[in-house]
Amino acid sequence: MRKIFLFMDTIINKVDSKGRVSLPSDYRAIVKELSTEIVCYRSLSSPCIEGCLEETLDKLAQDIETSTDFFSETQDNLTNLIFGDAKRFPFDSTGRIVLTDKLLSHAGITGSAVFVGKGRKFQIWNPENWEKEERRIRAEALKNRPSLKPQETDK
Amino acid sequence: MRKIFLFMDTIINKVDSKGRVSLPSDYRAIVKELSTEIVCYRSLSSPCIEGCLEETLDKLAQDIETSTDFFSETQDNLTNLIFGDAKRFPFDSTGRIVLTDKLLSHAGITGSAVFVGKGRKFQIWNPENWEKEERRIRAEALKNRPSLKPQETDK
DNA sequence: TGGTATAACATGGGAAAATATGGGAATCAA
DNA sequence: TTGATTCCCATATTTTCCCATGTTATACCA
Repeated sequence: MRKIFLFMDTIINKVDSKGRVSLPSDYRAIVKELSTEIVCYRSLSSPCIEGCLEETLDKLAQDIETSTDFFSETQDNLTNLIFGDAKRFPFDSTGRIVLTDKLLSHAGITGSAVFVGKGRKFQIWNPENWEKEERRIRAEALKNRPSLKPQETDK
Repeated sequence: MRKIFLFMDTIINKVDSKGRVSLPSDYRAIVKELSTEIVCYRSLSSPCIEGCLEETLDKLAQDIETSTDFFSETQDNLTNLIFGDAKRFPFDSTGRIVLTDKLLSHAGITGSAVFVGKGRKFQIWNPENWEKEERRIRAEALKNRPSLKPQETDK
């Protein structure tokens, strides 16, 4: 049986001049619980930072190893980008991580940042950008509603 | 081996200035029994709060993980929308959860709230809004009576 | 059947604990 | 040394926890 962990919610925190941000306490709880670590990298598809547990990347690596045709060549290349970019972000005793300039500038983050839960992953956005992005996604969602419902999956 | 659990009934409770509401005791019993947690998010289709068990969302996360690939755009949007909005709501020793302003204002809830069972999920409404909604749904059900028969095929 | 005792629940308010965040001191690297 | 990075305090909030009380539901007994 596997332990449940989900990155959820949307939380704004300040980023100080040193690049420090408090990791949402729920996220910290997960990291502690599983005694693992947070890993972040530049999102390939959006102007934001993406994060997940180190385990998640390990799982990705394993999947690539074991299934040859599951991932296309393109995606295999993408994973190279991810692993090349990814870095661990341990948090200090006050619960903060220190984001790098590379990540911050990719996401256009300055004074404050929003953590957006994505289940097994999460993203960190510039607040204004995220606001726009959320509106966009919601609008889109209303069009293709059927596929969205968190329906109680049977079985 | 799956246990039976159903959120049922319609129960009104007060919401105090801190946003605290007593979770209906039947609901609490379910959460304890399955030793899981309540998760709430803004309903996509109605002005109300929707809730379910954390397991339900975890199941969704698993499905997404296994069915779509790591970089899919659809998956991206979907997870942002659902997990970005959802949040765990543990209840204290007196059985209350603390609803957030985001949720309360989405549902237009101030002094009191109604919990409406929906089986695997439940909803939390502003009492007056729910009254209207219930009337509407009942009226609708009467009109479309025939389509409610068991031989319907969309299951 | 009615009435009462008991337990479970809802709810208000305040105390205690956990967070977020600013400002250094200490450590390290080149 | 200089700049950067990590670590540690201090503090203002926010959130959680705990106790007290009124209410409602349930059990039990005469």
